[in-house]
Amino acid sequence: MLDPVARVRRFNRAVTSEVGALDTSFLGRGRPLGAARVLNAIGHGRSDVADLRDYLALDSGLMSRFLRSLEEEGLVTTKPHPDDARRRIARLTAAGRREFDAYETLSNAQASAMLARSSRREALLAAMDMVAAALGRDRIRLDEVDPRGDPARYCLGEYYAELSRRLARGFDVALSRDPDALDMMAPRGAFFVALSDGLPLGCVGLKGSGGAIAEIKRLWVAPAARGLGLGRRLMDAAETAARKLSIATLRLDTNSALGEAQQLYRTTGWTEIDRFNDDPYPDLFFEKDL
Amino acid sequence: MLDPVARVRRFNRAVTSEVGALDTSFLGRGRPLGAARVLNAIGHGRSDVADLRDYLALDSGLMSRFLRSLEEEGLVTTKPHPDDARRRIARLTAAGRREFDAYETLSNAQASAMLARSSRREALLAAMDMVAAALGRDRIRLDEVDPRGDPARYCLGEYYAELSRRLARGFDVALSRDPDALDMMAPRGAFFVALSDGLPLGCVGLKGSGGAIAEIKRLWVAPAARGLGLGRRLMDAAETAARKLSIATLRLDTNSALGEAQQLYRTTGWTEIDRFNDDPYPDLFFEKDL
DNA sequence: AATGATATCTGACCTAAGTCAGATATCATG
DNA sequence: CATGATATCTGACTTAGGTCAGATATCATT
Repeated sequence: MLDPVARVRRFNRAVTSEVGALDTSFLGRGRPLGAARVLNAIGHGRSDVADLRDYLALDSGLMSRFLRSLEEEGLVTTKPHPDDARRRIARLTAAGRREFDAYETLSNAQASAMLARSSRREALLAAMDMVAAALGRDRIRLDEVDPRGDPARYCLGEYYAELSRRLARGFDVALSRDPDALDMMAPRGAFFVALSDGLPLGCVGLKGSGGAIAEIKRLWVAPAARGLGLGRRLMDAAETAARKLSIATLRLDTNSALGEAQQLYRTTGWTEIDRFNDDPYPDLFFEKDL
Repeated sequence: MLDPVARVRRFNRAVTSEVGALDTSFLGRGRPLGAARVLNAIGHGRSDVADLRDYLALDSGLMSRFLRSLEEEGLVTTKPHPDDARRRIARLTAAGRREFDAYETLSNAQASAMLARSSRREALLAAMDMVAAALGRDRIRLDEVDPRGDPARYCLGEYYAELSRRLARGFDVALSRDPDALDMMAPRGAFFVALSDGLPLGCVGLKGSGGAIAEIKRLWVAPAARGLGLGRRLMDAAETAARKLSIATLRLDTNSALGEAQQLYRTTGWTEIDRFNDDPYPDLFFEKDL
């Protein structure tokens, strides 16, 4: 009755009957599913035909026919790529944009209808995030980004919120040593964000000083994505970036209330050292030679 | 970035690409998906052809052809229904059973592969249960069952485990007044379990005494299913059953640590009364006239 | 036994989707 | 500029899935 495999299969059944229905609802606008998918992919910014074909896993002949039928409907125009006239670029016409918007409205309505029926939205969304992260695990990308950009700021906000929940004395970023963004960007350092289909799931900063010693800062993994090995992937990315910057020694500070992080450091070659700063929040300090 | 609708749609995308792949993996055994679905439905115990057609939402002509092709492959036999020779009954042959088992093995392997890749299995399963319960909300059935049977015993076990977590003094069923199973079965009372595609998600007992007063006992809703209105549905079922048994007054005891339950009682016509038993765990008592 | 209802089957037909072998135009390179 | 590689297109074909109008056998009822 509680067989984990049975629970996963029950989930699969629930989801195929519900989300499958969602898929075919793209019908009902008088267009086969294949053409609707192409229209949507173009609307979401994919314009290169080869890219579209790859993304939708379509045969080139089939892709070509879908484009033709969308052109005949007056929803799409194609023109040769300016750099390479063999390739083609697809664009929505004004009518195509309207049709795309109609699909978007439909999808959004379906999504909010499903949300509206639960009185515990946030818990349900968290569960959906967790399942989506686990299913899409192989598609989680690590991007090097500007620590002042949107995805990074979102992660940092979540990180601070979590610290203030988990540290016994709370957390106020103004009292902590907030690293200068420029120290976490090339050429001094780096900042990485883990993105799953657009949703930021984790981050880490490499704060350089121009010298041979750098610090790891702001390692955070979204609760929905824990257990997927993301912390380790982020740390690996930061270490690789450090090596490229010829950094010889990495340091970090952390708090003993953050058990998973401490566990990660202890199992990946870090050794505990004495306090090396006067930040009021950390009580544990680590170092690793590269 | 944190738009709830966007999060739901991201979930849908993650799930269609993953679970869609799962669906088409039924191919690869050299049989079109439709026929494979029929074979699987038969293997899962559906034998009546009309029932199969209904369950799989197939046209009668198509269904007939799928059955013919499975018969030609030697996987299925059909025979007229003993009570009505117009209807037909489908059965797996030994070869059909082997083929069905192969599909089952494949599905189970895929499910456990997905589980094996997360190091937080229980959290992931809980999230999947929650999503499945929310998606399948309309398909949650309330069944009147024997309180000594498997689904009821599972719910009661979860209920006791939750009490021992949530009550300040813990919970030991031996110290509580455990109702006699016969008091929660016809003709004295009733016991209901909420089932979502086979998984028990909640329960409630109506404990009768043969007289005009009965008690509500063991109201429990699985954490994964909270917020779907299941508690209210279970209480309604118990009240309806009580009315059929000509019970005039319902009572119940609860603990003030169980806030959602208390909230439910207060908003559905129950009034607080004085203690009416000497059970050590409850500290709140309610009554409702029917 | 006749009549209408019901369950399944058969044949004819249709659409969506996908495959594959060239055809055509363009590009990169020596 | 000749050559092979590349991107897209076209036409011919296949398969899966589905619809629909009867045909056939059986049932329930009078």
